[in-house]
Amino acid sequence: MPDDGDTGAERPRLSAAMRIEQALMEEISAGELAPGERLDEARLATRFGASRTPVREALSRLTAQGVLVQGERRGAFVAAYNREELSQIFEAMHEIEAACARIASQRLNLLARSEIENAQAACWHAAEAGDRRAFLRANEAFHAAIYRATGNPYMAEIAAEFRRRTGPFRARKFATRDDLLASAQSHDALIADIFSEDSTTASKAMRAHMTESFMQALRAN
Amino acid sequence: MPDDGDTGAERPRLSAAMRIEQALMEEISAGELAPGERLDEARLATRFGASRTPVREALSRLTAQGVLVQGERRGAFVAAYNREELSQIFEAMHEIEAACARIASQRLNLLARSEIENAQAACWHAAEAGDRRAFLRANEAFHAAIYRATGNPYMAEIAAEFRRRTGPFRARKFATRDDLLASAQSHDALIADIFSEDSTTASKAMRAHMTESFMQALRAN
DNA sequence: CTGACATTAGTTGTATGCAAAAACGAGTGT
DNA sequence: ACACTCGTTTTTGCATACAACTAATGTCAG
Repeated sequence: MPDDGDTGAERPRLSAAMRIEQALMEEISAGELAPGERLDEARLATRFGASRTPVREALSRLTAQGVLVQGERRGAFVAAYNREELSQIFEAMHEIEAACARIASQRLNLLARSEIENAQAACWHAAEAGDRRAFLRANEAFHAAIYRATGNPYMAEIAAEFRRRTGPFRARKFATRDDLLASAQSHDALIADIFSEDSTTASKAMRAHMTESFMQALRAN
Repeated sequence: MPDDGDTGAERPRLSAAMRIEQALMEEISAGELAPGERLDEARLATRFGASRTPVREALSRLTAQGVLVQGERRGAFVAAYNREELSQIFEAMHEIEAACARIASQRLNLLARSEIENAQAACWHAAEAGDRRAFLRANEAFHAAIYRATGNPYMAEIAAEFRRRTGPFRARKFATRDDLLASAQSHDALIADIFSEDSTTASKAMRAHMTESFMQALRAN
């Protein structure tokens, strides 16, 4: 089997629409595409070296996931929320994350613990290096590991979806290297409470983590 | 103005893709398209009198919402869940609904109370008449009223989304008139606890209601 | 100078055509 | 008789072309 040396991540010739969708999602949750910014189909098509058809497909799916909003015949925009809406979204996310933490603490197994700790190690590594982009990815991986630890892919999916929607707003609070280090430290406390295998403690710890995170995000928006 | 007689429901010339998407969603949650059934793009195009392009767009969006699943190059299928997956979906729904009940009980205002009571009255009416289809609609309206009572449209949206995904599986447990009456009675107890404005009581009551509902659904699938 | 209106450029929504991949089936060899 | 291979057919994925609508710009009347 003369397979090329991809390290575990098999990608069986990703379709163009998928590729564009993931690329846009990455840029949006990293905050590189500002909320309210317009996405022109033709420009995206030329930029990704494809035609408008797969671009439209990607935009459609991102809209269905709530990352974009599409007017009647007015094009697609990165979803922009005012403070009231942001607060509501964060409240919903708060609930989901707390539920995930509670379930995860009840079902934690060795593999899940290992994945969470690995992700956290990557967070520390990126934070100490001051690599903002790497930290954002590691941070997402950390929370994704907690979601997976619930053993419930559907819970994990909604949690991840909210995380993507709020990405641009959360990303703005990670400006300096100290912000990254503070976040990593907050993770350490959270991990301890989740690993305590007491679901109430885990849930409360996650609520605290989220509340802190949201307060910062609301200040920055 | 030679407009056709639309009764209040303004529809500013719905785009073909939207029209197809909504029609398919309707048919799927009503169970007319069985889980696992394949959706052929060309057939749908001819059926809706459109080309494949808007059909593809609709399928894409339904896939993003989890109503369909799309293989690599194998077309779109109505999402089918085995008992394990069903149990996980129900668990997630369980959490969301409990959170909704808790928040709703904290923010309940007179309008929301009125809407919940009206929906419940419709449930009783349909149950006593043994009208299964009307009861299903009223049941959805009842839960939707609770979602709206949270004052958080994002929580409401995920809750509704799960309800649509599980629709075909929950519907099967409402076979006889007695099933409808039992469900309506269960609602009465639930309402009392939500109106108590004690969030813990409300949350527990919703959990009980959902657990009961899920047990029945799992038996029927 | 301001407001309304027509025109025009630009963008979105839809249709059609084409190429590639997968399902299907026939035929052949063991 | 069974399995495997090769060719056909169906269907998806993408590109391009065109139509419909929006928004902006410029013009003209008040």
